[in-house]
Amino acid sequence: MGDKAGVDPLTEFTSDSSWALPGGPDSVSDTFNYFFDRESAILSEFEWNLQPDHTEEIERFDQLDRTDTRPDLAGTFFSVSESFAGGGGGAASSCVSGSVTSSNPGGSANVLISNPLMSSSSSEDLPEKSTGSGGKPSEIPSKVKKKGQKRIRQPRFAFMTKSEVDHLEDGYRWRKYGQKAVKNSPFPRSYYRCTNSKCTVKKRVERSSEDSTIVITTYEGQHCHHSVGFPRGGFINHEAAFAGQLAPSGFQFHYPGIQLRRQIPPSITQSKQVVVESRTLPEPSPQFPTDDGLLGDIVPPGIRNR
DNA sequence: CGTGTTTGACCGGCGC
DNA sequence: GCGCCGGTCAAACACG
Repeated sequence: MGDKAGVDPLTEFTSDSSWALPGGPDSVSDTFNYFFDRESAILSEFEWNLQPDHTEEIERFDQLDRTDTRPDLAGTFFSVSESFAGGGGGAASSCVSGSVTSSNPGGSANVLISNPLMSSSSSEDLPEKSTGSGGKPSEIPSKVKKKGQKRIRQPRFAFMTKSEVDHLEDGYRWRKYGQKAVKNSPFPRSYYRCTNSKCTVKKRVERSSEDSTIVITTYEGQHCHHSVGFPRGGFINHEAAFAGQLAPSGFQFHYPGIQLRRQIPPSITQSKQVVVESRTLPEPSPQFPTDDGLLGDIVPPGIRNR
C-alpha cells in the first residue's frame, strides 16, 4: 500500500458505482488502506485533495478549536465519510443504507450523510477467510476475497478527533478483541467489535503518530441495531454521528450539540462522494444541552446525564 | 458469575 | 519462497 505515485486516490470516488471494483489504479480497499492506514498522512491527504483555500480554512479551524476543550473531548473533528460500495465484490453490508441528519438548535447547519452506494449484495454470502486459530468460523467477514480479487472490506468510515481518551463513547457498546503495535507509530492500535451478537461492526482506534492528541477511529460495517444510549447528556460526538449513519434506513438521529463549522463545497463532495467536515463541540457548559430532541424519545434521562 | 480487557499466538496478504 | 505486517483468536486475567 501507499503507492501514491502522484495518483489522487480520491479522484476515483465518483457517484457512479462503477468506480468501485475492480480496475483503476487501486481497488477500493487499497484506496481506503492508503487513505486511512497511513495516519500520518491523513491531514495532508485532506489538504492534497482540497482546494488550497479550503485547506487553509481547515488549518485555521484546527488552530482555533484547540482552545475549545473538554476534559475528555476537545477540539476539532476532522471527519470523513465515504460513500462506499463493493461493486461487484459486494462489500457493502446487508444491513441497510441510511442517512443521518444532524442539526443543532441554532439552526446553523444540517449535516446529511448518506451512503447511496451501500446497497449491493449481502456480505453474508461472501466467503470469509479461514479463521485464524482453530476452526471456529468468525461471524461475518470483515474482509472478503475471491480468487484473483483483492480482498474487500466492508464500508469504512474514519474520523480524526482531538481527544485525550482513545476510546470515545458513541452510544454503542464495544468489546475490545485485540491490540497491536503499529509500524512507524509509537501508539498501539486497538480493535473493537460491537457487543451485539448480531452486529458485525468493528472499529479500530489508534493515535496519530504525528500528533498524539489526535485519535483516529475507523468504523467498519454497519450497525443492525439502535445504539444503547447516548452518553454525556445528549451530546453526541463524531463517532455517534457516524455510527448513527449506520442505523436503519429512515431513522434519524438528532444531535443538538453538533455545530457544523464548515463543509466542503458540494462540488467536491458530490464529485468524489467524500465529505470532509470540521466540527466543533458545543460550548463547554456545566449544563447539559437541554434540547431533548429525538433523544428525549430514545434515551432515558439517566443515561443521557451520565 | 458475567462481562470486558490483556496479550501471545496464529493466519493470511503482500512485497521483495 | 520468505519475511514482514495487519488482523483475529482465545486463554488467562481483572473487575464489579
